Amino acid sequence: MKDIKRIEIIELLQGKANAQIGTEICVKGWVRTKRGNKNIAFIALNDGTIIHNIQIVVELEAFNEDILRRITTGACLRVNGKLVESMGQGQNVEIQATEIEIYGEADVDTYPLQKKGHTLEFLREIAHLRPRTNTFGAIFRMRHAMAFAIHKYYNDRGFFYWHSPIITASDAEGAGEMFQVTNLDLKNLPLLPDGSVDYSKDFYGKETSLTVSGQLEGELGAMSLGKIYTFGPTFRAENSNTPRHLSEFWMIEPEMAFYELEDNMNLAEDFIKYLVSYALENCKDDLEFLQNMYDKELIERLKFVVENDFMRLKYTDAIEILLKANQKFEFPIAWGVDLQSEHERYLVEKHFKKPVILIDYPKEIKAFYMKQNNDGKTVRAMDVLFPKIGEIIGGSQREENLDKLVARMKEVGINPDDMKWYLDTRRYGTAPHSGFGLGFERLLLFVTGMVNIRDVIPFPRTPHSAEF
RNA sequence: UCCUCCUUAGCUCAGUUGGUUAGAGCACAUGACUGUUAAUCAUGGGGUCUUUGGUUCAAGUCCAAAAGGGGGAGCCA
Repeated sequence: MKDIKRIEIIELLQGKANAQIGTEICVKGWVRTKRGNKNIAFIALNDGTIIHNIQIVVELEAFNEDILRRITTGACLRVNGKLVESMGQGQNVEIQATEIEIYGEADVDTYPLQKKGHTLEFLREIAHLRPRTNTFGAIFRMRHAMAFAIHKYYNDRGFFYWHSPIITASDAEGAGEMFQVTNLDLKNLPLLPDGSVDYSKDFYGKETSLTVSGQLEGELGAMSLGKIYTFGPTFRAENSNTPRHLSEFWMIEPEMAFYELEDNMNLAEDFIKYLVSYALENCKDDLEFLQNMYDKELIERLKFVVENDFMRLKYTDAIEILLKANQKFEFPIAWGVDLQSEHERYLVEKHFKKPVILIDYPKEIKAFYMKQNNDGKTVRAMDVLFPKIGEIIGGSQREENLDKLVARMKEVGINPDDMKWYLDTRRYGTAPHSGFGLGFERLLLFVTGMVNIRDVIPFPRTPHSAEF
C-alpha cells in the first residue's frame, strides 16, 4: 500500500484540500455505514474531526470480496484514493478508493453500535463507545470548545488561572457531603482511647477530603493577583439522583479583588453570553445536528440569551411576584424560605421568560462568607437562573470585614480557629471582593440542549455508578 | 434519600378481559438492483419475556420482594 500522508476529514469537507482534487490522498477513520449494490459500495467514514462523514466509493471488481465483507459499521480503515468532486447528491467531494487497509474489524455480532435507533440511556451503559456516535461526538467537541473558550475569555481579560487544591482539610464551606481521602487501612483503623479514629496517623496527619469548592483558596489568589479563576474537578458525596447532579463535576470559579456585587453580576452575564456566542460561532455543525435530532429551538434559544439582558431583581421582590402569581405551588412561599425549583422555574420560564439574576437573599439560607447588607437580614448573594436547568451560577460579594465574618462563623457553628489562613485575608490588607461558581456541565446542558447531565461528561460519576 | 413509572430478539418497541406455536421495524445472513445518502425490495436465522417467590387448571400478562434504569422532589453547580 502506498505511503501517503493522512489528511483529516474536516480538511476535505471544509474545502481546505480542494487543491488536491484529482490527486491520490489518504484518510483514516471509523466506518459509520456501508451500502451499495453488486457493482459499487459506499462507505461513510468518520475520524472525529467533524460531525460529517467523507464518502468512500469502492468499485467492487477492484477489491477482493473478503476485505469488503470485513468492512462493517465500527471498523477502522486506512484508505488511499483519488479525491474527486462527487457524482451524487449530499456531498461536494468523495474519495474513489484505490487501496484499503483494515486497521481493526468490528464484529457485527458483538459491536453494540448500529446505524440508528439507540437511546441515550442505552448509550450511557456503553460510555466507552458512545463518543463514536454523532450525538456524543458533537457533545464532546462542544465540551472542548467551551473549555477552551473559558480559558480564552479570562486570559483575554487579565485573569490568572489559579489552581486550588483537590485535596483539602477544610470542611467549612458546608457546600455538601465530602468524599474522605485516606490511606489508613480501613480494616484496621488506628483508634484513640475514646474509640474515634486517630487521624494523626493518616497520610496528612489530619482528616482530609476531596474539594467541594475551590473558592476559599481562590479568594487567596484574588487578594494577591487581583483577578483569578479556577477550573477544575469538584466532588460532592450527596446522594443526589437527578438529571442535573454529578458527584464528580467541573466548576469554574472566578474571584476578583475590588469587584462589588454589581461588577460580579456584570461579569457573570458577560461571561455566559461570551460562551454562548462562542458556541454559536464555532460549533455550527454540531449545534445544527443537535437541534435537528433533539431540540428544535436550540439555536434560537442560544441567540435569545446572547441578545437579551438578564433580568436582575432582589429576592424580596421575587417573593412579592410569587405571592401574587396566579398559580398554585406545591411549596408555600414566604419571605425567608429558600426558593424551590418550581418557584425558580415560574420566574424564569413564565414570568420574565429570560435568564434571571436574583440577589440579596436572606442570610440564613446562604453561606457564612457572603457580605452582610446593612439591613441585618440579607446578604449580597447572587444566583443566575436559567430556563430548563435552573441554577447555573451561584456567587456573592464576600464579607471583607473580619469582625462581621467571625461573628457569622460563630453563629453557624464554624470554629474561626480552624480557618486562620482564610481569615488572614481579612486580617491583613482586606479588600472588597466577589466571585461566583459556574457549573461546567450545567453550561453544557444549556448549549447542547441535552437534558441529562450524564450525557455531557464522558464518564459520569453518580451514586452507585463509577463504571469505566 | 422520598414519590412515581419502566424492564419482552443485538437495538427500539407492540403484545387485547390471564388461554394453543410471543410479533414488528432496524441490525445480521442470502439474493436482486449501474451511484447510494438512515439506500430500497425479497427471503431467512435469531427469545430462560430482568431475577426470586406466590396466586391459578393455565402467567409476558395478576400479587410481593430484589436488581437495574427513566422522570419528579430534596441537596446544590
